[in-house]
Amino acid sequence: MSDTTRHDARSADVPRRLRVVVADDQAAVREPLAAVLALSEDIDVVAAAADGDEVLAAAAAGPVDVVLMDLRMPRTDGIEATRRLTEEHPGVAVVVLTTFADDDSILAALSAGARGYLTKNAGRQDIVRAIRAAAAGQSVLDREVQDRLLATVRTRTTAPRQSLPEDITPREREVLALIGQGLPNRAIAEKLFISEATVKTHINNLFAKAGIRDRADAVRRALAAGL
Amino acid sequence: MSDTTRHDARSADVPRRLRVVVADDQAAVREPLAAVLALSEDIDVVAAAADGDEVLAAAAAGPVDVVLMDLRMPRTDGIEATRRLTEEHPGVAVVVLTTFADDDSILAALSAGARGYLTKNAGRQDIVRAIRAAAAGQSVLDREVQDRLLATVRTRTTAPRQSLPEDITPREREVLALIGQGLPNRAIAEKLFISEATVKTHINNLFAKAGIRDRADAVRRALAAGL
DNA sequence: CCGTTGTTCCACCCGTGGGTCCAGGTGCGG
DNA sequence: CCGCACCTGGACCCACGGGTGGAACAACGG
Repeated sequence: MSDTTRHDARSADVPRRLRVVVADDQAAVREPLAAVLALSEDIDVVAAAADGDEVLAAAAAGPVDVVLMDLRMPRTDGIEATRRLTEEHPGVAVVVLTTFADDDSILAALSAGARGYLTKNAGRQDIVRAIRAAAAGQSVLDREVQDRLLATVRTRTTAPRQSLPEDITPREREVLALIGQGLPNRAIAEKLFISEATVKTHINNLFAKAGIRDRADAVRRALAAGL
Repeated sequence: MSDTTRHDARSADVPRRLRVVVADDQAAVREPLAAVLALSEDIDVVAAAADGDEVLAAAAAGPVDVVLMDLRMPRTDGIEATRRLTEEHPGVAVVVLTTFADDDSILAALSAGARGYLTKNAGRQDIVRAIRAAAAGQSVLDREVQDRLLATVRTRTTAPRQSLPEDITPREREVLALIGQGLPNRAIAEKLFISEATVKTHINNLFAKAGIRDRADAVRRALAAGL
């Protein structure tokens, strides 16, 4: 890994200045922010936008590397603006800077294509670093943002894939899978080319082994087991 | 990237040098990496580790700000080392640097407490930036890593949240939630302090509106709707 | 003021589900 | 060869689920 090689096509090897657009509806936030960013010698604040439409206009007008995007903005909000930006101008990296760090906002912004998510207690260095990272194809998240993002993943991903005892026969597992798809016994019987009586037998054995009470309970277990 | 323009923090607020540990089992990777990092004047490579145990030993020996961690290492691997590090030394930030960017590795590393995840085609500037971000409490992910992380979130979180028509009354939704928990009608009736007949009515209306056939089908829909 | 919507309840019917008991056929390993 | 596990099937019973129709009451809004 040499420090000269870069898989990222558009980035320059010369210290090119990053063209940044600052988007926030409050001038009291937008102006000082733009001024502070301009202090960094590798950052050019090429535009300041008060809503999503102005961001899109700025991106259409001239080349932009990074957009520092607020979420709460009139007309077109930050989420929608990010979505359109990443569609129409894939080269533009969006870094979200907002006071809201709830799960929905984070997921929506990142799903829309944002390459960074900072809360407004981030310092100047944090913001500058995120801008540079975004321009280089990386993604910077605030600590709490990453924690939240990860929490939502873990509750949905690591939890399942368990349950179900070991002494369940392949056929029983097969039947359970079909129950999990909501099929009645007759349909299961037809699908497995066996009689409905046999299906019942499998189900009864299955219920006894796995401690399943209902058919409804079976559906839950089947889904939890990933069938 | 040019190494003459080191455009960063050291001027203003943080004159302290970051104490970094480089962990990789291959000396051919570890040594050059440490040497390259030491070129940054705000980085002190205080130790080089060949496995997880050496990382833990280094952290116990003296103050460490950031660990640049490989995942594949003998004895104690990077995941386990990260887990123990963040438990025993919460002040230490771990940045993973590995060739593997599969979902399992990413999730395992981040769940273990890693504050960054880079693949080995990251350049020197990318790594340095990630180290600084991690030390500042931020988290840096490679683009592909963020995409993968987000993909696993979306398939598990945003996808469900759908289905269910709009004309469903609150009471019916409540009943559906209890069906989703596998409760029989009698139990639902007792839980809602209504008669079993009323539960049936709600269920019938519900089924008609939402196009649900079975009780089993209802369980699936309830789970899919996140009830 | 009256229609609509939501919630509550009843009665009736019958199909499916769930439990039980039993039993024949097959393939495997002691 | 004989058990054993598994898949297969049939018979019976009855409780629960699901469908239909009807009805009463409160709250809300045109």
